[in-house]
Amino acid sequence: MLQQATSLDLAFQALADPVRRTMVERLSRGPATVSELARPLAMSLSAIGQHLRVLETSGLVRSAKVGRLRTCWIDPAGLLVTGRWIIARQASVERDLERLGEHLAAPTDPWRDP
Amino acid sequence: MLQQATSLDLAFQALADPVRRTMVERLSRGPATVSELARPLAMSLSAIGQHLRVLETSGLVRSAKVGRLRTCWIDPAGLLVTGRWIIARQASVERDLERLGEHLAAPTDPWRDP
DNA sequence: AAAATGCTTTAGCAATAACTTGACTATCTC
DNA sequence: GAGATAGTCAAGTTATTGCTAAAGCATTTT
Repeated sequence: MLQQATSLDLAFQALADPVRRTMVERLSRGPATVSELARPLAMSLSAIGQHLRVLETSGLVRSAKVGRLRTCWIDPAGLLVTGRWIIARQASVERDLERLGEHLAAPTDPWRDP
Repeated sequence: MLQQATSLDLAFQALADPVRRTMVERLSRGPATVSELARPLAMSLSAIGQHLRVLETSGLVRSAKVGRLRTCWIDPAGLLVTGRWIIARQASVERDLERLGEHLAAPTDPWRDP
C-alpha cells in the first residue's frame, strides 16, 4: 500500500475490524454518541475515539459535536461504494459461470472453434 | 483483534488491499494461474503467493495445483457473506431514515407520546 | 465555584502486515 | 539430462495497527 489509499481501501479497511463493525451496526439503527458506542465494547473511550476517526475518514460515518456530546451517524454513501464493488464482482462471476455452462453444454468450444 | 478472526473479519481484511482487489477483479472474470495474477502487478511472485494465501484463508478464493501451475478461482460464497452484511446494514439505515421521516411529519413524537 | 461528565490528545508499546531477497523444489521443454 | 518455468519457503525489514495510560479541556450539574 505504497500509494495513497483510495476510498475503497479505507472503507474495506474500516469494516475489517469487528469493533468498528459493531459500531456501524449500532449506528445503522440510528445516531449515537461516542459513549453510547463505547458502552457494549470493553475498551477505553480513547480507543473508541480512534476507531471513530477511522470510520469517519473512510466515509462510512459522520459526526458533529454539540455541547460536550459528539453525535455520530451513518453516511449511506459510504456503504454504497463498498456494496457496489461487491455486487459488480458477483455479477462478473455469474457471467463467467454462465459462459462456463454454455461451454460445457456445447459440443464444440465457442472460443477455439468460432 | 484479540479473539480469533471471524470469516467476516478475514473477508473485509482481504478486500482492504488494492493488490488483492485487483486479483479478485481478475478472477471474477474467470480462473487464472498465479503468474497470470502477478502479470499486471509490479511485485515479486512470492508476494503474490502471500496475497493469494490471504484470499484463500478468507474464503474468497480457491485454488488447486496441477503440474507446476496453480489455478485460482473465486468462491462465490465468500463474496456472498460480505455482500449480505453490507446489504443488511443498508436496510437498517433505510428503516431508520424512514422512522426519522415519520417523526418529522408527525405533530407529536411517537416514542415519547404513544 | 467545585465536581462530575464527555470527550480529546499525546506518547508509548506489542503485534501484525506487506513486502524483499535468496535458496529450494518440482515440472515441463528441448 | 540441461535449462527454463512456475511456484514455494524462510528469514529479515520497515511501516502500520490497535490498543493503554495519563493528562488536558470544555461543558454541565450540584
